[in-house]
Amino acid sequence: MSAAPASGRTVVPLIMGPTGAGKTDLALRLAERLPIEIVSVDSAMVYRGMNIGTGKPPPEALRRHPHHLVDILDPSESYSAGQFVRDACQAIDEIRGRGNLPLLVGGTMLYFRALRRGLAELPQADPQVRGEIDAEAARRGWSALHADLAAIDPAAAARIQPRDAQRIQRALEVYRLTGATLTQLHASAAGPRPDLSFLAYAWAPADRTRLYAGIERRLREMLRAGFLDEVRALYARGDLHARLPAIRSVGYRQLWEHLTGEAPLEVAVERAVFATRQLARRQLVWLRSDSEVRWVDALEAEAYAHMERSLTTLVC
RNA sequence: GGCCAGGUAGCUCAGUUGGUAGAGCAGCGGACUGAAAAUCCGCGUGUCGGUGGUUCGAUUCCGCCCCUGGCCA
Repeated sequence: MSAAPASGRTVVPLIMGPTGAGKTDLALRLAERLPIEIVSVDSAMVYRGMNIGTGKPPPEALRRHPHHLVDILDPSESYSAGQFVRDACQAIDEIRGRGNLPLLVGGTMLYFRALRRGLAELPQADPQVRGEIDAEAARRGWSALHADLAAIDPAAAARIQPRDAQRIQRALEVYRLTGATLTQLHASAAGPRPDLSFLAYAWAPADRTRLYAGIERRLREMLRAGFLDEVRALYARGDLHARLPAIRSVGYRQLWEHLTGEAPLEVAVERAVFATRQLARRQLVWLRSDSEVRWVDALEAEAYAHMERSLTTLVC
């Protein structure tokens, strides 16, 4: 019995926030009180065996309130914004079918944007083509490939930096796969789903100093809870490596470097704290540039009650 | 107490054969279409430990003092 406002569209609440803001606890509290199902919007929680370092809810909580899009991939696999949009839409439909309210919670801002604005129809990543482009870059340098891109798609080359290997590679990959430029394909983008409207909340402490202090404290707690052993188990598998998206995740990457002998533990931990703060900063940049988002100060006493009241109006 | 080496950006350090200084990291601002917890762009004035002296001019040379390491007593 989800809300069906005058527009005829189902309103789907989104809770977006930087790492360490307490989104997970907030969502679990709301799930205790309201008929909602949580859909995770988090590019790291999708991986199995990455629990402590991603700040996943504990197993009991996950059993009591099953989360969608958590533990759906092995760390050797790759996820993507496009796959997220498909999975999230499917989850939303299933939840509505059960008469519950879908609540999307997380910190992967690109995924939120993709869902809200829609993505162009682009081909998925192709390991073969990426391998070829990597080999070429090793031979000629990325700036040469950027020049290639400028010849076929000047607009894309103009907005992609000559050193941004990842985006140069993607633009060339799309062209080789489809014969069309990224700019052409973006122009024919499919919009967002017409039957949904999104109500976006930014859940973040107004005081960044306190967010940062909490981030360091949280990482130390994770280490006490066995974070290093968790990374060690991934390392011991032998089939994973540092270039995988899963292993590049904040915290995992730095502890992985410690396990390979590149950094003493203390240094790795310090770097993990820096990387986490930088992640939080980038997440806040996304939120600041979002004119439609409703800010809620996560440290404010009435913050939880405010969220509960807001969501209650969507439920009945 | 004596000798030696240091005291330069929040941190680690470079440098100026005398013309008031710059890297990395951190931090800050930003970009973002299938790797996004990724990737990339931009931002560097700080009593050059203090104080006297030499000099047109000292962070740089000299004296004294303070602090930190190490060695010797």
